[in-house]
Amino acid sequence: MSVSGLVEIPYEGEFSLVDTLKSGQLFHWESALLDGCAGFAGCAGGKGPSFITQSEDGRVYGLSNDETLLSGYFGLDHAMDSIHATFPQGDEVLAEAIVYCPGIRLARQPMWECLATFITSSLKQVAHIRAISMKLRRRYGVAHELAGQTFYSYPEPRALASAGEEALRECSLGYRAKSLHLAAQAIESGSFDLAQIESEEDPEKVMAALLELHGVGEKIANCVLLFSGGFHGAFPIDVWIERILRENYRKRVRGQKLQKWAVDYFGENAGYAQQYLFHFARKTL
DNA sequence: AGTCAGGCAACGC
DNA sequence: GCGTTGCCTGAC
Repeated sequence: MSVSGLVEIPYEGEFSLVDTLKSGQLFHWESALLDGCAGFAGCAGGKGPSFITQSEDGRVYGLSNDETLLSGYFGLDHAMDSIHATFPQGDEVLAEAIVYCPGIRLARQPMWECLATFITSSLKQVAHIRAISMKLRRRYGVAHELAGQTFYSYPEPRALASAGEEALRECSLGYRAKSLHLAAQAIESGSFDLAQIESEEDPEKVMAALLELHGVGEKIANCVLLFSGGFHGAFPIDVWIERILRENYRKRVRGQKLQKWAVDYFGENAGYAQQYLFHFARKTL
């Protein structure tokens, strides 16, 4: 890499930047050109934009005003070998799913933008979740320049709380506007202590707190635990996961029973298994 | 035109 | 506790 400012980010095991960006965890990274080098750029939390790229030989290079941000954000610090070692042995479905997309990583995002984005995700397809995220960022976030392009941070709770539900509806949110606005208000008013929950180490306490929010159920709460809290044992069950558990694992139960079975069966890194299976399901079912 | 999509809350039993 | 139903919107 000859581009000035880019720093190589080391990692072990498989990693695919493109697959991870397409994996339905992150919705706002955009193609970008930095000194002629093609990659992706986006803002994480209230920070200015970062740039990341992966070369043909797999090496990852990043540019960020926060040195350690990208490694943690894209899960490049995960020890994949030991994670895979915790999976159920002899599970051929999971093994095939891993071969299908071995480079997916669990990202770790700031909690507010993760929570807010998944509140807006209900009954939506990836492309639309992305469109909503971009509209909200453009309208209520903070603009930053990088390589002649403008990137927007995710709006702070205060910005969405003061915008009001009706204004949020204009961002194609539909009935989700109410939930997003209420969540922003709860954080802004202090009735939902985001900082305290972000530092909470007991996933069950985080789950209980999240479920208090209007518009947040089991699925969205588990997404926040997994994609932001760093709780890799969380196992969000959406229609695709339910489908593959039903068709490939012959599970006929649903809801809490299915949830409990999956967490017990896939183990402490059930969330990683979920990511592999999710992509496999979307391709094959 | 009707259906459906990466859920949730409210309601009925 | 279970299973239904309505909900905004855009894509097909």
